[in-house]
Amino acid sequence: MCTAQFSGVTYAAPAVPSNRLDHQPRSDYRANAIRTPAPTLERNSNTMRLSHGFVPTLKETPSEAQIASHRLMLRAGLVRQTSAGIYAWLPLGLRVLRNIERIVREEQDIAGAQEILMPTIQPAELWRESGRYDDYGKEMLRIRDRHDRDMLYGPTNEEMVTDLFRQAVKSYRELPQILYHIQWKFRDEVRPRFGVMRGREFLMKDGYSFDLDQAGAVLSYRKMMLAYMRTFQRMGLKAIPMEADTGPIGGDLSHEFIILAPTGESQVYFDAAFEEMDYLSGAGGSSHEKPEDLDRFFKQMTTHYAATDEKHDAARWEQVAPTRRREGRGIEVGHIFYFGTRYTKAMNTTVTGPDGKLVHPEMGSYGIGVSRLVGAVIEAGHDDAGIIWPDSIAPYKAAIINLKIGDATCDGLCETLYAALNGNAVYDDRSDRAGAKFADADLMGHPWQVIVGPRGAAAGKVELKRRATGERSEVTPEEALARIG
RNA sequence: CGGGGCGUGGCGCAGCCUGGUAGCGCGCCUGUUUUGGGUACAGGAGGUCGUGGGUUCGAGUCCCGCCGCCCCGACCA
Repeated sequence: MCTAQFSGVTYAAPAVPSNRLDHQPRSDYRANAIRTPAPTLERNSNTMRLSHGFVPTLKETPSEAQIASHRLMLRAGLVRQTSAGIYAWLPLGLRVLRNIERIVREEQDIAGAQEILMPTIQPAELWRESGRYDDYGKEMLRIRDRHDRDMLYGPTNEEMVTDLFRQAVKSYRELPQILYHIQWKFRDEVRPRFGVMRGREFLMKDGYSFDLDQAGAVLSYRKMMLAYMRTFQRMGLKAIPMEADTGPIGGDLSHEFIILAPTGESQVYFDAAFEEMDYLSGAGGSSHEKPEDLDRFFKQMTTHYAATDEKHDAARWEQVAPTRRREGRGIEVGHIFYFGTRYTKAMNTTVTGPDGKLVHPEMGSYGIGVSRLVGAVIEAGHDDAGIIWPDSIAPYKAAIINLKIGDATCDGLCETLYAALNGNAVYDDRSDRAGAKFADADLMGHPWQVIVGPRGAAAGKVELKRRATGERSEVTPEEALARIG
């Protein structure tokens, strides 16, 4: 719809971009801009001009930040720390967080999980019932309300979801159920560190499955495992499920999902087979529906060797063909496990079975560290200049860099591009020098940079730069828009 | 929770040892300049020196308490 805008006379600078106009009625908004897209309800989505955006980038690294993702998140203006392990999310960071949430949510829904939203504050009563109120220790933030009731800021939600379940579900006919929510949690870590990767307050997707029997629970477990592999692949991450400690229950139904990142916290060993797997195409029979597909998928996930250094088994490692051995560093971004009737028994939760007898449903729980993923993705994708976002979760698809603010041709072209990208681009309209803008664009890591300078603009060309590869090309504005997509 | 370190303008730091009324770089504001990878010059704004107490004629500096933050380890999504 924007193609026609680029021909002939239309480059005249609209006399507009003062941010003040953003507060005027919509009908006046950018009245002079050339054929701006039709007004939408998301008026503010088109207002990311760096001259007025709340994107406090830093040239120097704050002294508290040590690892790459923490440094870059602070420097790129994604977050600010408010106290140890607790962060405020600024516009750019929040957009990334929302994008990750979106993918997680879509994949949970595809897998048949149902979204709910449980509170952050929970009554101590539920935790006394499961016995964890005393067990949990100082990591649990305990609060007392005005009536002197014991409350707590939830570190996880097994008790609460079990309580919800037992109030509402009475028959095996209503099973299975998989409930999830994406909610802030708080664990009062002794030593928060690594920025959002190990904060005290963190955003987590936690899901809980309820099945009539263990066979059903295993199926739910496998559905979630598939959902996780799809989720991480969509974020551009190479994730590998690794066997984790199952505690007293035993078996092989606990996996942590490790993504590969050179600066990861733990050493990991795995078979090259994981590098080649594709969970999105569906070609590998990766369906959530058919038990036999899930079975095949699960075998695929568990027959190849994969272990963190704590669980590394040198003997089994030796059996992997040397050319297929892979070692690296990894970050845990998800964890799923089956725990049977641990909570349904403790909390007297039953449904009526087919034979009329009461049974305790079998449960599993499934977590993804949503806020942690923001840091983990950066650990997996950055260079000396800054962040390199995967397209699927980048805060914006592109940065439009105006090299000569005040030049009518540059201004006009940038405005047109900005309008055409309709909320998917940041526009660097600051009156800084080119170098500062390039540096900030690289730092913020948008997948594309559209560089608009006086020379090219006069010839109707812009420069398109791909952040990940550094590859640049002179293209027409239309082509730039087409490539950005 | 054990061990270590640090709190001085928005960010990075010096000053503390050897007390004398706060400084540098970046950023910010104004002007000129520059114009494709963090420009140069000039002028300017901005600081309860984390906090409470003590010593002293005088404390950013010395002493004691407290708070906060970071690092290593143990622990953890």
